[in-house]
Amino acid sequence: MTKVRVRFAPSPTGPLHMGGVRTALYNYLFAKKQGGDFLLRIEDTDQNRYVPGAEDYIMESLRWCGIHWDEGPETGGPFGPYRQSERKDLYRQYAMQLIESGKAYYAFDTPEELEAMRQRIEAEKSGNPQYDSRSRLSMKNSLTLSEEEVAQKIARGENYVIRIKNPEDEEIVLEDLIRGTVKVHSWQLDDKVLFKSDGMPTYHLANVVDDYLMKITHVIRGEEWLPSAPLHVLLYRSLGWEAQMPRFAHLPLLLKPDGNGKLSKRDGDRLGFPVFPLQWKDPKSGETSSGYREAGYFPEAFVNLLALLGWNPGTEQEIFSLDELVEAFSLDRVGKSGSKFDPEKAKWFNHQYLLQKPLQDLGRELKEIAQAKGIDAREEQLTSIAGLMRERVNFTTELFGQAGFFFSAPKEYDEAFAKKRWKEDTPAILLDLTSVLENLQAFTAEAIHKAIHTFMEENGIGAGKLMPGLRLALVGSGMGPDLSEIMDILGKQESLQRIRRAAETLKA
RNA sequence: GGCCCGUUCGUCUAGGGGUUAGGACGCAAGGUUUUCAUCCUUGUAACAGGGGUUCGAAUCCCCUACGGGCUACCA
Repeated sequence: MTKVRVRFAPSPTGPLHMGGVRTALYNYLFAKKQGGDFLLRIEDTDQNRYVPGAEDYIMESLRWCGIHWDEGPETGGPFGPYRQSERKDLYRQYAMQLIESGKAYYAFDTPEELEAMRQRIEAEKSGNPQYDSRSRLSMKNSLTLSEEEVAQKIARGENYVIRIKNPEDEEIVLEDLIRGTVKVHSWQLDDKVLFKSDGMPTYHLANVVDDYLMKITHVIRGEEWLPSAPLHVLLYRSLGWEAQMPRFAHLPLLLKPDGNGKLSKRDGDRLGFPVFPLQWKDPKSGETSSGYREAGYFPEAFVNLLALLGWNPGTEQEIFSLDELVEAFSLDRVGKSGSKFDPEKAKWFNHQYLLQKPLQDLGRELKEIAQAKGIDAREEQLTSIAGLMRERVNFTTELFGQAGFFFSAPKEYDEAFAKKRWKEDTPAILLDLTSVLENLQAFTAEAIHKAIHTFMEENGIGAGKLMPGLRLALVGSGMGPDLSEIMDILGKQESLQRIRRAAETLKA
């Protein structure tokens, strides 16, 4: 049995979309589950669309997700280079091989002539408006021109492309691991350009050549490639590599949360969620797109939610570490239909991870955020705050946002809440309480809790009469965690100060 | 337009001839709580439509509808 080898082959034309990350993830999971290799290959055959920084962005994104490749650019490997622009010279010989075996041909048509051909067919309704086994007979190519003319044109340096010569009447059948048998008639197929006039191959040629040379066993890619899969089958056949042809698996698409269609950057902007793993600043427009990392997502949560979009384990487990995903993953549990992305559930996933995280990690993270904000706080204290607050929020960043009262005393008091709960006698009661608290030796949550309840009992005061006012004094609003816990973290001095200040300044 | 792919609660999905069609997110109600949130309990809600095949169809087949993808010297 040959070793499984799969690849993720993005084009560096911009930031990696979360759908792309999912494709990479499924490739990775499949490879690791099978004990195989996962490689990264950069498909940069289109010089016009190259975007500086995109390649680094792709690699950083995958690293952030914990998706590590066994071979790739910079990493290297026995089948390198892993950047198609650096493999440029390889492709020409295969294109020539196809010409020589009569499986491909030269074409000299200008863009205008191509356009004219499409319009003509459209008008005549004589077939598909494409360069195919029928229309190629009326175009300028090595099928219609004499050998001398062709040689002459090439010698003169005229622009030409190399096109595949599709069979006229043949049914191409392929077995997709996700979709089953897919059949297409060759007369529906376009004689796709394999080799461009700029000396670069197109995706179709480069992808087949590289997958063959790199001994790829499974091609797992997005559904948008399904229509050209028969062409690729034909290419393997034409190159004499059919026996080594990889198995195909075409993944369903990630759809926008509302309405229909592919998830796009626009949807993220419109609905307020990131579409990219990492923040991206477009080098041309300077426009910034938000990323999951910057939005406060844990990479584990991001990977987890992505994995469950289109795949499920067949059990009721929803929370998976990357290792668990590897263990559980299989292509036959990948669905056939597109998945709408649900930003709400995405948050829920992060919440689950926030709950699981060791408190020390959260404390450390909070310390960083605090420092960036210029707030001075001990990490130990921040760790306690994290423990107290995390179940109420979805993100570490939010956690900090809702804990502001720990760092500065209330500047104002929630009016509506005060109106309802701050009574004539509240200040007096609170001041009485301060003397009890003042005498506490150990100012711990437990001791405070006890003291408050003893105080209430002894004075015949109900919790509803004391607590809301106390909360208002300490927090400034009617929200937040347990008051004893808050005071514990605040410390005796600060707690008492806040209570006294409220008692003095707040009128019923 | 042509070709290809798809269709189970609002969303992610399980189930693939006989199920009260299951779970999760969301939403709603109730409970707990000094408050908000969490949490717990309960509820809400789906087999696109029509024909077959079959004793029996969400499940198999066909058609229709709808949705999506592709249709470049882009990937």
